Amino acid sequence: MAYSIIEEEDRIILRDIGSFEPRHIFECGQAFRWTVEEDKSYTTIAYGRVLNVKREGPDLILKGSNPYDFNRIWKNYFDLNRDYEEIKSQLSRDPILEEAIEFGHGIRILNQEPFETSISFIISANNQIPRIKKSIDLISRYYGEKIGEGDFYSFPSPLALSKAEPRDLKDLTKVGFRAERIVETSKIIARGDLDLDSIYDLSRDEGKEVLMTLPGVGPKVSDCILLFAYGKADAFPVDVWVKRVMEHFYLKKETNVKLIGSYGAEIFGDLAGFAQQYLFYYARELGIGK
DNA sequence: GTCCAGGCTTTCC
DNA sequence: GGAAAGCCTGGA
Repeated sequence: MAYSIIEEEDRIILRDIGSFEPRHIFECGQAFRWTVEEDKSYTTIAYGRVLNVKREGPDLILKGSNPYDFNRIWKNYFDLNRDYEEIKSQLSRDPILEEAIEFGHGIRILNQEPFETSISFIISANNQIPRIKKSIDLISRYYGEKIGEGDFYSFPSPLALSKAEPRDLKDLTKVGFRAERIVETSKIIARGDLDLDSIYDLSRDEGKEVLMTLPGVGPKVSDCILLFAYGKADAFPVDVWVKRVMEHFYLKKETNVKLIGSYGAEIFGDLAGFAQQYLFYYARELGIGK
Protein backbone atom coordinates (compact mmCIF):
# COMPACT_ATOMS: atom_id res chain seq x y z
CA MET A 1 0.00 0.00 0.00
CA ALA A 2 2.80 2.30 0.85
CA TYR A 3 4.74 1.66 -2.32
CA SER A 4 5.80 4.55 -4.51
CA ILE A 5 6.20 4.50 -8.27
CA ILE A 6 9.44 5.41 -9.98
CA GLU A 7 9.49 5.65 -13.77
CA GLU A 8 12.64 4.98 -15.70
CA GLU A 9 13.42 4.60 -19.42
CA ASP A 10 12.34 1.02 -19.90
CA ARG A 11 11.01 -0.03 -16.55
CA ILE A 12 8.91 0.87 -13.55
CA ILE A 13 10.06 0.47 -9.98
CA LEU A 14 7.56 -0.05 -7.20
CA ARG A 15 9.51 1.02 -4.15
CA ASP A 16 8.71 -0.68 -0.83
CA ILE A 17 6.28 -3.10 -2.43
CA GLY A 18 5.82 -5.04 0.81
CA SER A 19 3.95 -8.34 0.63
CA PHE A 20 4.93 -9.52 -2.85
CA GLU A 21 7.13 -12.57 -3.44
CA PRO A 22 7.26 -13.54 -7.14
CA ARG A 23 8.14 -17.16 -6.46
CA HIS A 24 5.18 -17.60 -4.11
CA ILE A 25 2.78 -15.76 -6.39
CA PHE A 26 3.70 -17.44 -9.65
CA GLU A 27 4.39 -20.93 -8.37
CA CYS A 28 1.48 -21.39 -6.02
CA GLY A 29 -0.64 -22.92 -8.77
CA GLN A 30 -2.97 -20.04 -9.60
CA ALA A 31 -1.25 -19.05 -12.86
CA PHE A 32 0.34 -21.19 -15.54
CA ARG A 33 2.04 -18.70 -17.86
CA TRP A 34 4.86 -17.36 -15.71
CA THR A 35 8.34 -18.69 -16.44
CA VAL A 36 11.35 -18.21 -14.22
CA GLU A 37 14.49 -16.72 -15.80
CA GLU A 38 18.12 -17.32 -14.90
CA ASP A 39 18.26 -14.12 -12.85
CA LYS A 40 15.23 -15.34 -10.80
CA SER A 41 12.93 -12.84 -12.46
CA TYR A 42 9.62 -14.04 -13.93
CA THR A 43 8.16 -13.40 -17.38
CA THR A 44 4.56 -13.71 -18.55
CA ILE A 45 2.30 -12.95 -21.48
CA ALA A 46 -1.00 -11.41 -20.42
CA TYR A 47 -3.36 -8.77 -21.74
CA GLY A 48 -1.49 -8.93 -25.06
CA ARG A 49 1.75 -7.85 -23.44
CA VAL A 50 5.03 -9.36 -22.33
CA LEU A 51 5.95 -8.46 -18.77
CA ASN A 52 9.00 -9.29 -16.67
CA VAL A 53 8.95 -8.97 -12.89
CA LYS A 54 11.79 -9.06 -10.42
CA ARG A 55 12.04 -8.46 -6.71
CA GLU A 56 15.14 -6.54 -5.63
CA GLY A 57 15.28 -6.00 -1.90
CA PRO A 58 12.24 -3.96 -0.89
CA ASP A 59 11.43 -3.06 -4.50
CA LEU A 60 9.66 -4.64 -7.44
CA ILE A 61 10.97 -4.03 -10.95
CA LEU A 62 8.53 -4.22 -13.87
CA LYS A 63 10.00 -4.47 -17.34
CA GLY A 64 7.81 -4.10 -20.40
CA SER A 65 5.34 -1.79 -18.74
CA ASN A 66 4.68 1.93 -18.66
CA PRO A 67 2.68 4.12 -16.28
CA TYR A 68 -0.41 3.90 -18.45
CA ASP A 69 -0.38 0.09 -18.58
CA PHE A 70 0.51 -0.09 -14.93
CA ASN A 71 -2.53 1.88 -13.85
CA ARG A 72 -4.87 0.34 -16.36
CA ILE A 73 -3.77 -3.32 -16.16
CA TRP A 74 -1.05 -4.43 -13.78
CA LYS A 75 -2.14 -2.63 -10.64
CA ASN A 76 -5.34 -4.63 -10.59
CA TYR A 77 -3.74 -7.77 -12.04
CA PHE A 78 -1.36 -7.93 -9.06
CA ASP A 79 -4.18 -7.06 -6.66
CA LEU A 80 -2.23 -4.05 -5.41
CA ASN A 81 -5.35 -2.37 -4.04
CA ARG A 82 -5.71 -5.10 -1.44
CA ASP A 83 -4.03 -4.93 1.97
CA TYR A 84 -2.35 -8.30 2.41
CA GLU A 85 -0.85 -7.40 5.77
CA GLU A 86 -4.36 -7.01 7.10
CA ILE A 87 -5.51 -10.28 5.49
CA LYS A 88 -2.54 -12.15 6.92
CA SER A 89 -2.96 -10.74 10.39
CA GLN A 90 -6.63 -11.74 10.45
CA LEU A 91 -6.01 -15.26 9.15
CA SER A 92 -3.01 -15.74 11.45
CA ARG A 93 -5.31 -15.91 14.44
CA ASP A 94 -5.67 -19.51 13.29
CA PRO A 95 -2.39 -21.24 14.29
CA ILE A 96 -2.46 -23.58 11.30
CA LEU A 97 -2.84 -20.68 8.90
CA GLU A 98 -0.19 -18.76 10.77
CA GLU A 99 2.22 -21.53 9.82
CA ALA A 100 1.02 -21.73 6.21
CA ILE A 101 1.26 -17.94 5.84
CA GLU A 102 4.76 -17.89 7.21
CA PHE A 103 5.66 -20.41 4.53
CA GLY A 104 3.92 -18.59 1.66
CA HIS A 105 4.12 -15.07 3.05
CA GLY A 106 4.51 -13.33 -0.33
CA ILE A 107 1.45 -14.83 -2.02
CA ARG A 108 -1.04 -12.53 -3.70
CA ILE A 109 -4.15 -13.64 -5.58
CA LEU A 110 -3.93 -12.41 -9.16
CA ASN A 111 -6.82 -11.00 -11.18
CA GLN A 112 -6.32 -12.83 -14.45
CA GLU A 113 -8.20 -12.72 -17.75
CA PRO A 114 -11.50 -14.62 -17.45
CA PHE A 115 -11.39 -16.57 -20.71
CA GLU A 116 -7.81 -17.74 -20.35
CA THR A 117 -8.43 -18.62 -16.71
CA SER A 118 -11.55 -20.60 -17.59
CA ILE A 119 -9.81 -22.67 -20.24
CA SER A 120 -6.72 -23.11 -18.06
CA PHE A 121 -8.71 -24.62 -15.21
CA ILE A 122 -10.77 -26.79 -17.55
CA ILE A 123 -7.38 -28.19 -18.56
CA SER A 124 -6.39 -28.61 -14.91
CA ALA A 125 -8.95 -31.37 -14.31
CA ASN A 126 -7.22 -34.65 -13.40
CA ASN A 127 -3.97 -33.16 -14.66
CA GLN A 128 -0.53 -32.09 -13.41
CA ILE A 129 0.86 -28.58 -13.27
CA PRO A 130 3.85 -29.12 -15.63
CA ARG A 131 1.56 -30.60 -18.22
CA ILE A 132 -1.09 -27.89 -17.77
CA LYS A 133 1.59 -25.28 -18.44
CA LYS A 134 2.78 -27.10 -21.53
CA SER A 135 -0.73 -27.39 -22.98
CA ILE A 136 -1.48 -23.69 -22.40
CA ASP A 137 1.79 -22.73 -24.06
CA LEU A 138 1.01 -24.94 -27.05
CA ILE A 139 -2.53 -23.58 -27.34
CA SER A 140 -1.10 -20.06 -27.46
CA ARG A 141 1.45 -21.03 -30.11
CA TYR A 142 -1.02 -22.79 -32.38
CA TYR A 143 -4.14 -20.67 -31.88
CA GLY A 144 -2.92 -17.34 -30.44
CA GLU A 145 -1.06 -14.47 -32.06
CA LYS A 146 2.59 -13.60 -32.05
CA ILE A 147 3.53 -10.65 -29.88
CA GLY A 148 6.53 -8.39 -30.40
CA GLU A 149 9.96 -9.53 -31.47
CA GLY A 150 10.60 -12.53 -29.25
CA ASP A 151 9.10 -16.00 -29.05
CA PHE A 152 5.87 -14.84 -27.41
CA TYR A 153 2.27 -15.69 -28.22
CA SER A 154 -0.96 -14.39 -26.75
CA PHE A 155 -3.61 -16.77 -25.46
CA PRO A 156 -6.24 -17.10 -28.23
CA SER A 157 -9.59 -15.33 -28.24
CA PRO A 158 -12.79 -17.32 -27.70
CA LEU A 159 -13.53 -17.02 -31.40
CA ALA A 160 -10.12 -18.32 -32.46
CA LEU A 161 -10.33 -21.28 -30.10
CA SER A 162 -13.96 -22.00 -31.00
CA LYS A 163 -12.82 -22.74 -34.55
CA ALA A 164 -10.39 -25.46 -33.49
CA GLU A 165 -11.15 -29.06 -34.37
CA PRO A 166 -11.19 -31.05 -31.10
CA ARG A 167 -9.12 -33.78 -32.73
CA ASP A 168 -6.44 -31.26 -33.80
CA LEU A 169 -6.50 -29.54 -30.43
CA LYS A 170 -5.98 -32.86 -28.70
CA ASP A 171 -3.11 -33.91 -30.97
CA LEU A 172 -1.35 -30.55 -31.07
CA THR A 173 -1.69 -29.40 -27.46
CA LYS A 174 -1.95 -32.67 -25.46
CA VAL A 175 -5.15 -31.74 -23.65
CA GLY A 176 -6.57 -35.24 -24.02
CA PHE A 177 -10.25 -35.77 -23.25
CA ARG A 178 -10.59 -32.08 -22.37
CA ALA A 179 -10.43 -31.02 -26.03
CA GLU A 180 -14.18 -31.23 -26.65
CA ARG A 181 -14.90 -29.30 -23.46
CA ILE A 182 -12.48 -26.54 -24.45
CA VAL A 183 -13.94 -26.10 -27.93
CA GLU A 184 -17.55 -26.25 -26.73
CA THR A 185 -16.90 -23.70 -23.97
CA SER A 186 -15.13 -21.43 -26.46
CA LYS A 187 -18.13 -21.66 -28.81
CA ILE A 188 -20.60 -20.70 -26.09
CA ILE A 189 -18.53 -17.65 -25.18
CA ALA A 190 -17.72 -16.68 -28.78
CA ARG A 191 -21.44 -16.79 -29.65
CA GLY A 192 -22.20 -14.51 -26.73
CA ASP A 193 -24.48 -17.07 -25.06
CA LEU A 194 -22.51 -16.50 -21.88
CA ASP A 195 -20.97 -13.09 -21.19
CA LEU A 196 -17.86 -13.52 -19.05
CA ASP A 197 -17.75 -9.78 -18.28
CA SER A 198 -21.16 -9.96 -16.61
CA ILE A 199 -19.74 -12.18 -13.87
CA TYR A 200 -17.70 -9.38 -12.30
CA ASP A 201 -20.92 -7.99 -10.82
CA LEU A 202 -22.26 -11.28 -9.50
CA SER A 203 -21.84 -12.90 -6.09
CA ARG A 204 -19.80 -16.07 -5.73
CA ASP A 205 -22.91 -18.25 -5.71
CA GLU A 206 -24.46 -16.49 -8.69
CA GLY A 207 -21.22 -16.59 -10.65
CA LYS A 208 -20.78 -20.25 -9.83
CA GLU A 209 -24.20 -21.11 -11.14
CA VAL A 210 -23.46 -19.33 -14.42
CA LEU A 211 -19.95 -20.75 -14.90
CA MET A 212 -21.04 -24.32 -14.17
CA THR A 213 -23.21 -24.28 -17.28
CA LEU A 214 -19.96 -24.43 -19.27
CA PRO A 215 -18.78 -27.92 -20.25
CA GLY A 216 -15.73 -28.91 -18.21
CA VAL A 217 -16.56 -26.46 -15.42
CA GLY A 218 -17.70 -28.12 -12.20
CA PRO A 219 -17.67 -27.03 -8.55
CA LYS A 220 -13.89 -26.87 -8.19
CA VAL A 221 -13.02 -25.29 -11.52
CA SER A 222 -15.74 -22.65 -11.15
CA ASP A 223 -14.34 -21.62 -7.77
CA CYS A 224 -10.86 -21.32 -9.29
CA ILE A 225 -12.16 -19.05 -12.04
CA LEU A 226 -14.09 -16.91 -9.55
CA LEU A 227 -11.04 -16.56 -7.31
CA PHE A 228 -8.21 -16.22 -9.83
CA ALA A 229 -9.96 -14.13 -12.49
CA TYR A 230 -12.78 -12.27 -10.75
CA GLY A 231 -11.27 -11.69 -7.32
CA LYS A 232 -14.18 -13.37 -5.52
CA ALA A 233 -12.26 -13.83 -2.29
CA ASP A 234 -14.99 -15.91 -0.65
CA ALA A 235 -14.51 -18.71 -3.19
CA PHE A 236 -12.91 -21.84 -1.70
CA PRO A 237 -11.77 -24.32 -4.36
CA VAL A 238 -11.38 -27.82 -2.92
CA ASP A 239 -8.93 -29.95 -4.84
CA VAL A 240 -7.01 -33.04 -3.74
CA TRP A 241 -4.44 -30.99 -1.80
CA VAL A 242 -6.95 -28.81 0.02
CA LYS A 243 -8.89 -31.97 0.84
CA ARG A 244 -5.74 -33.52 2.28
CA VAL A 245 -4.66 -30.48 4.27
CA MET A 246 -8.15 -29.84 5.64
CA GLU A 247 -8.56 -33.47 6.65
CA HIS A 248 -5.09 -33.50 8.17
CA PHE A 249 -5.39 -30.34 10.29
CA TYR A 250 -9.08 -29.60 10.77
CA LEU A 251 -11.38 -32.53 10.19
CA LYS A 252 -9.25 -35.52 11.23
CA LYS A 253 -11.15 -37.99 9.04
CA GLU A 254 -12.34 -38.84 5.55
CA THR A 255 -14.71 -36.06 4.52
CA ASN A 256 -16.40 -35.57 1.19
CA VAL A 257 -15.40 -32.61 -0.93
CA LYS A 258 -18.72 -30.82 -0.65
CA LEU A 259 -18.58 -30.83 3.13
CA ILE A 260 -15.00 -29.55 3.13
CA GLY A 261 -16.13 -26.69 0.90
CA SER A 262 -18.91 -25.61 3.23
CA TYR A 263 -16.64 -26.00 6.24
CA GLY A 264 -14.01 -23.75 4.65
CA ALA A 265 -16.60 -21.13 3.82
CA GLU A 266 -17.87 -21.26 7.38
CA ILE A 267 -14.56 -20.84 9.22
CA PHE A 268 -12.75 -18.53 6.76
CA GLY A 269 -15.68 -16.49 5.45
CA ASP A 270 -14.78 -13.59 3.18
CA LEU A 271 -11.12 -14.58 3.33
CA ALA A 272 -11.67 -18.22 2.31
CA GLY A 273 -9.92 -17.78 -1.03
CA PHE A 274 -6.74 -16.47 0.57
CA ALA A 275 -6.81 -19.18 3.23
CA GLN A 276 -7.25 -21.78 0.53
CA GLN A 277 -4.24 -20.54 -1.39
CA TYR A 278 -1.90 -20.43 1.60
CA LEU A 279 -3.03 -23.93 2.60
CA PHE A 280 -2.76 -25.29 -0.93
CA TYR A 281 0.78 -24.00 -1.42
CA TYR A 282 1.85 -25.19 2.00
CA ALA A 283 0.36 -28.65 1.55
CA ARG A 284 1.66 -29.21 -1.97
CA GLU A 285 5.19 -27.98 -1.34
CA LEU A 286 5.51 -30.04 1.85
CA GLY A 287 3.49 -33.03 0.70
CA ILE A 288 1.14 -32.84 3.68
CA GLY A 289 -1.38 -35.64 3.92
CA LYS A 290 0.05 -37.59 1.04
C1' DG B 1 -33.43 -34.69 -5.78
C1' DT B 2 -28.51 -36.84 -3.86
C1' DC B 3 -24.63 -39.99 -3.88
C1' DC B 4 -21.23 -42.90 -5.94
C1' DA B 5 -18.32 -45.73 -9.48
C1' DG B 6 -16.08 -45.82 -13.58
C1' DG B 7 -13.99 -43.72 -17.50
C1' DC B 8 -11.29 -40.29 -19.50
C1' DT B 9 -5.76 -38.49 -22.21
C1' DT B 10 -1.21 -38.03 -21.22
C1' DT B 11 2.72 -37.14 -18.42
C1' DC B 12 5.25 -37.07 -14.26
C1' DC B 13 7.32 -39.20 -10.19
C1' DG C 1 2.45 -48.42 -12.31
C1' DG C 2 -0.07 -45.04 -9.63
C1' DA C 3 -1.46 -40.41 -9.41
C1' DA C 4 -2.57 -35.99 -11.24
C1' DA C 5 -5.77 -28.00 -8.79
C1' DG C 6 -12.04 -33.05 -11.70
C1' DC C 7 -15.91 -33.52 -14.77
C1' DC C 8 -19.45 -36.23 -17.00
C1' DT C 9 -22.48 -40.05 -17.33
C1' DG C 10 -25.34 -43.59 -15.77
C1' DG C 11 -27.47 -46.19 -12.13
C1' DA C 12 -29.02 -46.88 -7.26
